[in-house]
Amino acid sequence: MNITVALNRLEKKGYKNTRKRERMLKIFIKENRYLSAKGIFKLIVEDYPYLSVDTIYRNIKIFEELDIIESTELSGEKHYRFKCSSDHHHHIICTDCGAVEKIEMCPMDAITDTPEGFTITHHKFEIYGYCDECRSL
Amino acid sequence: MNITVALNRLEKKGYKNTRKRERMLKIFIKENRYLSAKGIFKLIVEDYPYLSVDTIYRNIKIFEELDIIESTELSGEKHYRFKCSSDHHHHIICTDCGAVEKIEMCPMDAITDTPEGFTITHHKFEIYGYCDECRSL
DNA sequence: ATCGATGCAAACTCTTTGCATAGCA
DNA sequence: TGCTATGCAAAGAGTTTGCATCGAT
Repeated sequence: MNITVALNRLEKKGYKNTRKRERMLKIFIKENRYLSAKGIFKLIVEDYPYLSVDTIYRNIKIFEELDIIESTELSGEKHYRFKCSSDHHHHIICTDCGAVEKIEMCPMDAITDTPEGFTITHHKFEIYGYCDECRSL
Repeated sequence: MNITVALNRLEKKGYKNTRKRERMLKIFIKENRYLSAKGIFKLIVEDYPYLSVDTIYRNIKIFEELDIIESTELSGEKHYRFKCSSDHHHHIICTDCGAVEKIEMCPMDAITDTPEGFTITHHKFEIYGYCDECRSL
């Protein structure tokens, strides 16, 4: 996944390629970490003060729908990041800045027999902590 | 963990044993599943219409502080359940009704070397799906 | 009697939505 | 030009809080 693929995916679905969407995508790619809607907003308005938070929310919805970004919940707020690869994996996440590191291991591989009385739909495995930068703050 | 332990823990910290707190605890124990604040509220007012949602929220905070309940996020809303045992384990959760089943396996046992540049604080492993009852609806 | 618990109403945060206008194709 | 994107303002949902009163010890 890169910006070209993302823009193509938008176009294919009839969504327009706007300056604001491109800014959002660039921020997501550049930052490479989980950001809240307000987090993205702040980063963009720094050097492009011509967009509103509503637009962030609306475009986040579209990006999610197109599988361009993925989300997780950090301290009660939804956070999003660019979906770098489409293969199944998990993350270790810095709860402070949202930085991520890939974890290749998936615990579902060890779940041999489905628990009685449940139909599994999905799962979540995330390790949380502090990255080196945030730890030393 | 049972209601006596919970009430003792409250008393030890100077919190009073009120009828409403006891109702909440009983509901948590009886239901044995993840409930949202409004979910608990609805269950209680059915036969005890003398409490407000504020009280639910305030007491949930206290119960969490005293490690009487544990929480997870289901469809964007915090859900809580009585913390039955204090040993470390994970859950499979019905995303519809909040029913849970214990999973003994912990993926952290397989994480041998700490990922570079991270200090781990905690982790989350949850399997989601439908319980038999909710699946057939 | 004292101090915590609760109800009420208001406030707050995050997020969504209706409507009129701006902007891409 | 035609239809989507955006801004503004308002509305919603979940949750928290100040204040006066109620209630447990």
